[in-house]
Amino acid sequence: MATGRTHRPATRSRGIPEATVARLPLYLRALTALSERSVPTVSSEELAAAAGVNSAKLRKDFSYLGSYGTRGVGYDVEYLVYQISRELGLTQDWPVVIVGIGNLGAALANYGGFASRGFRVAALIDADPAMAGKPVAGMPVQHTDELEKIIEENGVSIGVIATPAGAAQQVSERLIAAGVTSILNFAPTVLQVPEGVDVRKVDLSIELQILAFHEQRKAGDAEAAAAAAASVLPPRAADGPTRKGPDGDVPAVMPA
Amino acid sequence: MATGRTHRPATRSRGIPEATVARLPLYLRALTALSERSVPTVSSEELAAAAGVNSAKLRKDFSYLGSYGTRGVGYDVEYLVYQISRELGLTQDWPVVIVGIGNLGAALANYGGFASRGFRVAALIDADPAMAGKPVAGMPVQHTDELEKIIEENGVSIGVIATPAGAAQQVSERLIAAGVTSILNFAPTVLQVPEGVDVRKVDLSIELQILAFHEQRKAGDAEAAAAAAASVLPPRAADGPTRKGPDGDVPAVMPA
DNA sequence: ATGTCTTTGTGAACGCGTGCACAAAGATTG
DNA sequence: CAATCTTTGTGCACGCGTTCACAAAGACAT
Repeated sequence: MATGRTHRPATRSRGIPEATVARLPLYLRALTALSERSVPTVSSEELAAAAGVNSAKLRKDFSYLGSYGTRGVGYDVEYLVYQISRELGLTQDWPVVIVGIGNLGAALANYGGFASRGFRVAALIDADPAMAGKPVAGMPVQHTDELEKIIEENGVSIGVIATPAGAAQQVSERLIAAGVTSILNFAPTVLQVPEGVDVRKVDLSIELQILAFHEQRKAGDAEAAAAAAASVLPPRAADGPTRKGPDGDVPAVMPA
Repeated sequence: MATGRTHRPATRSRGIPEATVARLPLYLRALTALSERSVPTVSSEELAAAAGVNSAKLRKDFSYLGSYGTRGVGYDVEYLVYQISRELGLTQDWPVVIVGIGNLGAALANYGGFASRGFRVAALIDADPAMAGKPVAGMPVQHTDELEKIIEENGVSIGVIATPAGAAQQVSERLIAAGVTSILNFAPTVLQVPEGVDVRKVDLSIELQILAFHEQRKAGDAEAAAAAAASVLPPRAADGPTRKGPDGDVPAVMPA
């Protein structure tokens, strides 16, 4: 779901597949939980189950990092936690700014998950002068005017945009101009960013719409199944591959 | 991005690829914006630019829905809005419950994007008795005890989980038992759900970690380019498995 | 040491998604 | 009506990601 990332095809030796990178945090979380329970080693099968993935996939993912397992035994939990953390760049501290301190921005500021993994909220920024100075999550909100100064003084390279959609593009441009090269965008807009800037998008509305699609499909299938059962048609016994039906889709007539 | 969809066996239900489904909301948003500006038609090129995708991809995506374009002209905006809405199931009303009314849950409840697209917040549910009755987003929070009743009475099939990680699994089980078949999970946990239940996951921490990875890679590339003398990858295979960190010392334990 | 047992690491096959490039279709103009 | 121009719809090839299946590697018992 990341958009606007620019890949370099040249570095193939070090190339960890994007899909693998996206799963590393998942493994890391499961491993951290094991670590807290002082579990010394874990097999790919167990860890895969905890992370909700296929064990072969997990092993292949780890193979991109190197051979960190012991055959017949499994993986050393502590060691793997360290390796993944290092690979993800979590052994260093990442200052982050959150722009747009509305309901969502405030929720993000209060979210504990930030601080727990090498991310530090360096500043909260909002365009509303009335917000300036108001404490949110134990930190005073600063005005947008300070944006550039904050970015530069703190060496911020990751910005979180939680503004209304209309302001997002402009905010992203200011962030980028000031030195930010990675953006986590919560605003429901497609950001246009220059080469070399990574943007990841989190969009509630889109997620819900995707769920609605599947939900509708389930309901449609159920109805179709019921209708088929009720009709004279022989109810296709095997309900394995959901009967897609003789395309029950009606060619809708064009409105207007 | 949201990941972690429990994908069913490659059921290619309607023949619409999952990747396409994930982009339809994007197109829909762009089209809605055009519609509001009373733009009658739009070419694949223009629309693709607005949605931030390749135009060939967009055309192929639309081809799964049917041939709704006119060669030499483009697509009828209103018609396409209607078709995509219908395909996504947005022509009907989807009651949604939000469980866990903390900072994030409250932000979600206040999020306007819900109501705007066929989604209606049917109830806000929290386990804290002190929250019960408190109005959030103009709606009284209800206690978890009411969960099953609410789901059934409102015919809710989509649930949003915004609880702490520890409670998420249990909440999901109660939701599913009560009839929910699609879950949008904000809690940093992998939910175990039965076949037939769709789960989409939104995880801030994971998104940030992925950004951090790329950020680190960028920094590493810059350094490598500036000072070519530094070794890129410490050869770990040379010494025995006794020596843990390639950096020469004890593996760092991540903070909780 | 030798054999057995467990689990990793990976070669290979397969399927999905993407993007190119172009023919077909319709609008538009002369 | 014919010619030209624009834009769609799609066949095709390619690359990435997933999964299977198994040989290799190490632990452990005898």
